[in-house]
Amino acid sequence: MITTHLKKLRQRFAINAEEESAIRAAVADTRKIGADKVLIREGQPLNESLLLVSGWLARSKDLAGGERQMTELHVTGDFPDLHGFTLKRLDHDLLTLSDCTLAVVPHDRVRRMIERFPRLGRIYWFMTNMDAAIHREWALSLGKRSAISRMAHLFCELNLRLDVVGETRGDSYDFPLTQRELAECLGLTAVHANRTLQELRRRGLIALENREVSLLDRSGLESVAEFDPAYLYLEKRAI
Amino acid sequence: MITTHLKKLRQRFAINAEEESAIRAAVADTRKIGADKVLIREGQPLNESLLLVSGWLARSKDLAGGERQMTELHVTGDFPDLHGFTLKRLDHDLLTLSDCTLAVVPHDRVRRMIERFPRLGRIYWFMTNMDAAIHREWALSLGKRSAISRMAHLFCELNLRLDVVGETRGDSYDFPLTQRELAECLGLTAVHANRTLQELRRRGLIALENREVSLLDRSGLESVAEFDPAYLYLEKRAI
DNA sequence: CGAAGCATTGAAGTGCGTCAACAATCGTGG
DNA sequence: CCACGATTGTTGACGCACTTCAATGCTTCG
Repeated sequence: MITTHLKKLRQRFAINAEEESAIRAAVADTRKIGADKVLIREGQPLNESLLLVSGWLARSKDLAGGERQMTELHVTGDFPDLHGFTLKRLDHDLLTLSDCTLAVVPHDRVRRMIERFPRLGRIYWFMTNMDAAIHREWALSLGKRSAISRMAHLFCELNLRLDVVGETRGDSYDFPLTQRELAECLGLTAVHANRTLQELRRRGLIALENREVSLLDRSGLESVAEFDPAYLYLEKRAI
Repeated sequence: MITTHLKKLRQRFAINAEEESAIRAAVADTRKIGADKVLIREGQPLNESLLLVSGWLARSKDLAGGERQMTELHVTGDFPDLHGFTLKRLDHDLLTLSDCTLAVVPHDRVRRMIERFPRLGRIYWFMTNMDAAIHREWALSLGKRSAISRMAHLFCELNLRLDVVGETRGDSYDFPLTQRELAECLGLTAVHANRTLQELRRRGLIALENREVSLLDRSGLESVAEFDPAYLYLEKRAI
């Protein structure tokens, strides 16, 4: 059930059998939810965190005018809600972008787990710091990259993150977002996201049809994006 | 020396005498550095973290063209480099924006401190998650707010954060950034940051002279910014 | 006192937004 | 299984917020 999550952890850290079973034991329950729902509302009090077993989520913040900015995307194996363990409420909404399966991890179990295994505490702390690193890269995109470079960068990021958890087929992967949702990730309007996407297609860099992305020219795409995966901290490490 | 840092912690959490002395004992050394230096370079291996005793720092990422995007500002009492404890290297540069005094905290001391006081571990985890919350708010600004709203928002954020550590005088505070650096926080050119600043002045919302900002009409400014301080998690809490 | 950085202003260009219409696809109920 | 409304994707015309380039005065500091 949380095998994919363990794959994500093991990309960076050695996890022994004892630690693995502690992680598995932290899961209390499993829950399914449909696409386009608010999974967690900003400000809502939290005493459990949700691990994404399958599907796509987005962190979303909005302005009074109703416009939304996504600040991060989450895929199978991510623990999007983990920082709720310390924050006790979120500063943003968590939205489902597809049908999702979630593992419920009560906060008291997280706490007991990391008290028994302080190393897992540091590992999960690392994981939330990685989310912050992704936020910073998105801030760079939003502040300084052009629309086309921004979009190219997002597709590169997702390709690598999905590859880690075995959710790619070559340089292709499922991509359930509508163009409007894609636009909300990139700080663009849906109209301009559409034109930008067409420009990426015209240049032969990507294909996107039937909710599937293919990176047709990965190095060309990475070069348009100025993509450097260092911020994803993919290398094996001690902690 | 790290009294201001404790003030920041105590805004959110009760810290007892034993915990306080553990924190104080974690500091190995104190270091001074001048303005406009690279304090920590992206990728550099880290085995200690730096606590900002006084001065201003920025997290900065840059593109090949040499343009920079600041992703967060740090002031007296912040622990900007704490996430290096888990990440072991940064995905961005840390720049000094003024003369700074820093307390050096070796990672092995952090580790021993949180093993003796797991609650402090959770508190510092919380602190790095707060940085992520600030990143998300900046992403919203960069993606969806206009230049004037973005700038107003930044001045509101800093006013509150500085107030927590007693570094404001009423609604005024020292602000050492040049207009170019301010522009780099906001994803603008220096020219447009200048014009935006003048518009804020013209509307009677702020004054900025001699490296000091005054919020002349705080509620007007907050309204231009659509400022909601929830993302700063200022309320007292258990953990 | 001189040089370098910083703030300011003007004029002109452009990337992206806005508005509007229509085509294609999807989901749902009959 | 089709009908039909709603959502999504696409295109065009036009507008504007912000950029770019360039010049000038103002600080700051060695």
